[in-house]
Amino acid sequence: MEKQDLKDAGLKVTTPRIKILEIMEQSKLRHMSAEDVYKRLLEADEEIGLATVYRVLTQFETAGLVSRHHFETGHSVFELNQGSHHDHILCVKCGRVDEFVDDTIEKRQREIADKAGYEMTDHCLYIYGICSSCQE
Amino acid sequence: MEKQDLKDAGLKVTTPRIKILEIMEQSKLRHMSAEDVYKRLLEADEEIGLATVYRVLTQFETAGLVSRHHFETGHSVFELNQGSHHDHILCVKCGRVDEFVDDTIEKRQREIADKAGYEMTDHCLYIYGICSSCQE
DNA sequence: AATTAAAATGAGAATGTTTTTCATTCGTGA
DNA sequence: TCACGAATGAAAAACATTCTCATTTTAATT
Ligand SMILES: [Mn+2]
Ligand SMILES: [Mn+2]
Ligand SMILES: [Zn+2]
Ligand SMILES: [Zn+2]
Repeated sequence: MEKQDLKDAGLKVTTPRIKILEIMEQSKLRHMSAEDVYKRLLEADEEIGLATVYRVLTQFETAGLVSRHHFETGHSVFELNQGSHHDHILCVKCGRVDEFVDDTIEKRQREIADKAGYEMTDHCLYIYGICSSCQE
Repeated sequence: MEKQDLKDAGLKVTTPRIKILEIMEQSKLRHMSAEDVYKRLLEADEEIGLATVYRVLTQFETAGLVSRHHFETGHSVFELNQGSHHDHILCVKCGRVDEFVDDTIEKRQREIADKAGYEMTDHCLYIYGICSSCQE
């Protein structure tokens, strides 16, 4: 992610925006809540308010720089839009998140939307389960 | 739904629980928020607290009587578990909710979970789009 | 480099949803 | 009918997110 990406999105290049992008790029966690991002900023001694984190993440979502997910945790999690569309499989015990793409499912979804008379704008598939580590 | 269903679930047969089941059975909306249920109770002159509605819906979920969904609205919606598993297609303009089942997708999901080493416990697929009425 | 208008920010208040607390009431088996 | 544990209602608390507004920053222009 470059400063240019912000400009292209019609957003001014500000410290909070740059730092938030950096945090999300460098994090091991691909899927972070606003609070996660905020904590990392504090750890990095950045003086950025939580309200700004929420504002910026929402702006990034609108600009297509991040995706917002509603896992069953009850709060939003965000992920940088690097790479292409994918769906998620989550461990209900440890919170691990894996990603996958399945062309068969993607195609069937379009057919289902068509049949139901919908113009599909988006979709998300969450598989919940117990990951291999947590099964032992 | 019968009183016996409550007993079978290990729940005492109380007025709030019975009334909430009735409301959900009689509602045109298959998918209701806690607030929706609460409003209907008020309209029916039932003196049931909102806290109780939340408590009871959560108990019903645990007992398998209802399913909880996290649509992109930010709050939980509940649906009576009558009929079998299905997924949802939602209109982002008017909030309409339709249901579908697709065996191909169901099968692929199990295969994906297997391949990823997960023991699947649940899954949900939300297709978002613009319904036929809202396209005009 | 200084000027400036618009946009962005931080702090805290406010909002909306959901959970918790606790005194009181109710349901159920004896 | 009694007794006891479970369930309830009201209010407070918790939590995630958004809003307000005074102050600061950006970026374009002198
Ligand atoms: Mn992802
Ligand atoms: Mn449904
Ligand atoms: Zn796990
Ligand atoms: Zn619609």
